[in-house]
Amino acid sequence: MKASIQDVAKRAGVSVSTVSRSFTRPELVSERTRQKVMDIAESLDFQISRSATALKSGQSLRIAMLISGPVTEWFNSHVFMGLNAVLQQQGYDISIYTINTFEARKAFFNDLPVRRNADAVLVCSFNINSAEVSRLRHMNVPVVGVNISDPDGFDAAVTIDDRDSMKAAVRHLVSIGHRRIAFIRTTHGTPFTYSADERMEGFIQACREAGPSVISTVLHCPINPNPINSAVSQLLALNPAPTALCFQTDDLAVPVLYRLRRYGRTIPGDFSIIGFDDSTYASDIGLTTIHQDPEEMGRVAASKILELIDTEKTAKPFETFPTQLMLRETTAPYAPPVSADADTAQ
Amino acid sequence: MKASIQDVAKRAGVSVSTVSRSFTRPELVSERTRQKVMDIAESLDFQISRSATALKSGQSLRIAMLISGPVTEWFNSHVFMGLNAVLQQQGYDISIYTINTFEARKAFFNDLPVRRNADAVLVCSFNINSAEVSRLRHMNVPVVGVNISDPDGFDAAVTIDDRDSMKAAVRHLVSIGHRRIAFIRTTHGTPFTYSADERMEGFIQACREAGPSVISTVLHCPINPNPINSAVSQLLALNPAPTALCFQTDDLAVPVLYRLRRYGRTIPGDFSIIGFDDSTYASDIGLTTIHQDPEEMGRVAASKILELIDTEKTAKPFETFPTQLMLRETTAPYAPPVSADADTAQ
DNA sequence: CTGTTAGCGCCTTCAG
DNA sequence: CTGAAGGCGCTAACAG
Repeated sequence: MKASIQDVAKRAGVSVSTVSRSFTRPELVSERTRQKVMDIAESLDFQISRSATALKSGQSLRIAMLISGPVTEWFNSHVFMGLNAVLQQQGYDISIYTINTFEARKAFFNDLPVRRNADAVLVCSFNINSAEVSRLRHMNVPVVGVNISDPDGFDAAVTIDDRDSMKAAVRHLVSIGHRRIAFIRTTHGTPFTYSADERMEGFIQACREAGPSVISTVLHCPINPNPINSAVSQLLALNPAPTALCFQTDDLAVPVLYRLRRYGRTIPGDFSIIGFDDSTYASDIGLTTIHQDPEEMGRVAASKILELIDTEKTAKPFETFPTQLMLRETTAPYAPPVSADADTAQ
Repeated sequence: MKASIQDVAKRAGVSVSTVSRSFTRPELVSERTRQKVMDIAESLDFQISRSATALKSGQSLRIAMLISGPVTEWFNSHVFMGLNAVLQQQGYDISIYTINTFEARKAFFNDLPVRRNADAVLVCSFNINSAEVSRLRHMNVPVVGVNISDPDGFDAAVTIDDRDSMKAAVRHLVSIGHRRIAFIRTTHGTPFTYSADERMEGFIQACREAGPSVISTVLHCPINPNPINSAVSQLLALNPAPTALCFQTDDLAVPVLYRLRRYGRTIPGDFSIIGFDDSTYASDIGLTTIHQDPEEMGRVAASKILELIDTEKTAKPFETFPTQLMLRETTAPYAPPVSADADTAQ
C-alpha cells in the first residue's frame, strides 16, 4: 500500500516532523538529512497528502469558480487557464460551478455547496445581484470577480470596460463614414447576461453621442435554437440595410460573416464588421475586433486571491484591463453605392 | 468563525455522529432528527468538510487530468467539461496537469506530483510511452485514457478511430472524383502528437488503397510561429494544385479556408475541404468535417473512473466511439477545369 | 537542527 | 436508531 509519513521517517531514521519539514520547509532541515529523507520518500513513492495538509491547516486548498455558461466558451476557458496556471503551483485546485438555469441558480445559492469547501470564490462574467454577493460574503472567504458588472461587495475584481470598448468601436465606424450601424447580440433564457448588456449600452450611447445622423439598430438573437440563423435573417431583412455591424462577440461575428458572404454580400464592401474578444480565429481570418486577454485576467485574479487568502487584503483590489480595437480586414470606409450602370465599370 | 460539526451537534442536541450521518447516510437517521440537524446546519452555514472526509476515507477526492496542450483547445475543454459534469456531482475535483514541453514531461514523471493526491489519472490525447504508463500504474490508482494510441497498461480508455475516420473522408473525396488530395497537419516542437499521426497515416493508407490514380501530398505546418501561414503558402505553391484537402483539425481548416478565398480560390470550386472534429463554427459555416463528441467521451471516461475507484473493475474498459463524416458545403464533386474561352460562358 | 505530542474534522466501528 | 471514541496523515508548538 501507499507509504505513510511514518514509514519514511522510520526508514530515514528521523521523526515524522523532519519528514514533514523536508517537504514543506526545507530550510529548517539540514541539507544532508533532507536529502536522505527525499531519497527514501522517492523510493517509497511518498508524497505529502494534500487532504491532511488541508485538514490541518483549516483550508480546503480549493477555489470555487462560478460561471454562467459552459467552460468551453472562449472567455471562460481562458480565464480558467490563467487561474489554474497560478493556483495549481500553490497547491490549489479549482472547482467549477456552472450555473446556467434559474433552478441551478436557486439551488446553488440555497445550498452554497462551496461553504467551508473553498478558500475563495471567483465569480466569472456573472450577473450576480447584491443579495447573492452577501450570501457569498457570508462564507467568510475572499470573493473575487472577473468581468462583473458591480464591484460592490467584492474583495477584488478584474474587468475590462465593456461599455467604453464598444464605444470605441462605434466611434471608429463613424469616423470612417458609417451612419447606419447595427449591434447584434444574443439573448439567453438564463438569469445572466455576461457583459452583453454593457456592450449594448455602450453601443447605443456611442451612437447617440455621434449625433442624429447615425441610425442605430439592435438585433436580438435568441441563443436557441440558433442565434446565427436569427442574426442572418434579421440582417438581410433590414431595409435600409446597415453599412456596419458590431457584434457582442467574435463567436457571433465569425459565422454571420461567413453566411453573409454566402448570400452574396461582400465584407467589408457591403458591411463593415467588428467583433469582440479577438478570439481564436480572429487574426487568421482578418476580423476587426476588440482585443482582450482573459487568460491574463485569470492570472491576475489568481494573484489577488492568493494575496487575500494570505493577508486578507490586496494591494490593488480593483483593476480594469485595457482593450484594444484591432483594425483588420473586415472594416473599411463607407463607400456610397454606385449606380447600377456603373456596377462593373472597373 | 465557521461552525464545526460539534456546534451543530450541540445545538441539535445530538451527537456528532448523528450529524455526520445526517449528511452522508440519511437513511440511518430518523426523519425527524435528520430534519432538525439539517435545519440547524443550514442556519449555521455548516457543510461537511471535504478535506476531513478525504483524509478519513483515505481518498483525495481529486482526479488528475493530463493534457499535452492548452485546456482551451476544443478537444481538451470539451473532455474536461464532460468529466467535470460527472465527477463534480460525486464530490471529485479535477487537477489539470498540462505537459507541453520536454522539460515539463520529464519533471512530471520524475516528481509524479499526483502521487497519493489523486484517486485516478486520466490521460487525455497524449502520446504516452509504456515506461510512463508503468510509472503511472505504480501509483496504484486507476489509469484511464481518452484518445490514447495504445491502450496497453490502461485500466480503461475511450477513443475514436482516428485512422478509420480519416480513411472515410478520403474515400468520400475519391468517390466524388478527386484524385489529387492533400493532408494538412501541424508539427509541434513538443513530445506529443495527439491523434495527428494516426490521422495522417489513415490518410496515406486510404490514398494508397484508392489506387495509383490518386496522388496524395502531406503538408507539414510548424505550429510556430503560425501554422496557417505555412499551410496557405505551401498550398498555393503546389503545382499541380490538389483538388481536395483533408485537415488534421477544424481549427486548421477554418482559417485556411478563409485565406484561400481571399486569394481568389473558391471552395468547393477550386478545393473541396474536409475538417476534423465538427467543432464550434463548423456547422454554421458549412464545413464538411468528421464529427466526434469529446464531451460525451469525458462523461463516459468519468463513469469508468468512478466504477474503477469503486469496484476496481469496469464493465466495458475499452470503448471506441463512432465518428461521422458530416457532408456540408465545402465539398463537391470534382469538376475538370473548363478552358479559358469558356470561362465566363455561363 | 530535530523529536514529541496534541489536535485539525470527520467517519466508523462498537455498544447501547 | 443513536452515542462514544479512536484514528486518518499531517503540522505546529514546544522542548531539547
